[in-house]
Amino acid sequence: MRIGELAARTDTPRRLLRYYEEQGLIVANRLPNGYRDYDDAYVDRVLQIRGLLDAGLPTRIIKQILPCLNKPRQIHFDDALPETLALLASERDKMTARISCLTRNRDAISEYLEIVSRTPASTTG
Amino acid sequence: MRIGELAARTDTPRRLLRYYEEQGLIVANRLPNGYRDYDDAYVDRVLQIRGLLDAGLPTRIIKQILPCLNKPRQIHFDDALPETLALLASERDKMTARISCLTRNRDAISEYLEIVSRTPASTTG
DNA sequence: TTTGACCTTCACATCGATGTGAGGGTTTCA
DNA sequence: TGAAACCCTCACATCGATGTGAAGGTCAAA
Repeated sequence: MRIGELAARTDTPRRLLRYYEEQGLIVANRLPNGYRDYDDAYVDRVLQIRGLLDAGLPTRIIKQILPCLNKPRQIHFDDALPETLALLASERDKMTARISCLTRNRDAISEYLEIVSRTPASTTG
Repeated sequence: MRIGELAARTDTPRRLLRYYEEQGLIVANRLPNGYRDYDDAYVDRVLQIRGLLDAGLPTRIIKQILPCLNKPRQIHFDDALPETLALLASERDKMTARISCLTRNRDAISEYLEIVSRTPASTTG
């Protein structure tokens, strides 16, 4: 598919798809006329990138962790340099911290909403 | 405590503490000489703000959800406007989405690291 | 009383993610 | 052939979070 379809299917501006490519997060084949050509798998990949960006990870980090995500059973040992492994472990820990922070605060919001919804409405304000 | 101590105890640049105040996330008392004066409770509050920022929430949203986090049992009905409740519910859902995205990817990283760590090192590279 | 370590406000700079549009080529369809 | 809807690169703009420093006030200790 071309960039317009990928943009539509991932609800992502074309501008950002080109930006992600510039940052090395995705690579596009080129049609004879120079247009970008994407495999269906890029839909999930782009959604994953957007999810991670939305969760606070910068493209620089996403680029490092993406290679190990979809092929955990088929390891490229080129990626398994000690520095890379240390970075992965560090990012895993940061993600755990984010998860607990988000969980804690989300649960507090839920509790708040729960209480409010159980409280009878006041007509006087 | 003054801003320097709060900065040290939260590992946060003073600049950012002033920025959070400018954004309405925290409010500082003032000493007679104009210096900011913080209660001990601000340590946790600032850490919470930083955690949420790191998890992708903008200050504008943090400002909206903070009031309901630490007093879920003592509701200010001023805060409980229908629009506010809708925003809270929406943000709660976004946080749930972030949590599942982070969990999924973190677990993939863990699995990758697990496999790598079980693989005997090669001496030839 | 001066030095140093605080604090104040203000303002400009940077950085990453994103918006916007110019200028131009390609393909399709009427 | 020409209009519409794609695509390309390039570049400047914006926005939020953060860095940095100037210019100056306060306070404690030598």
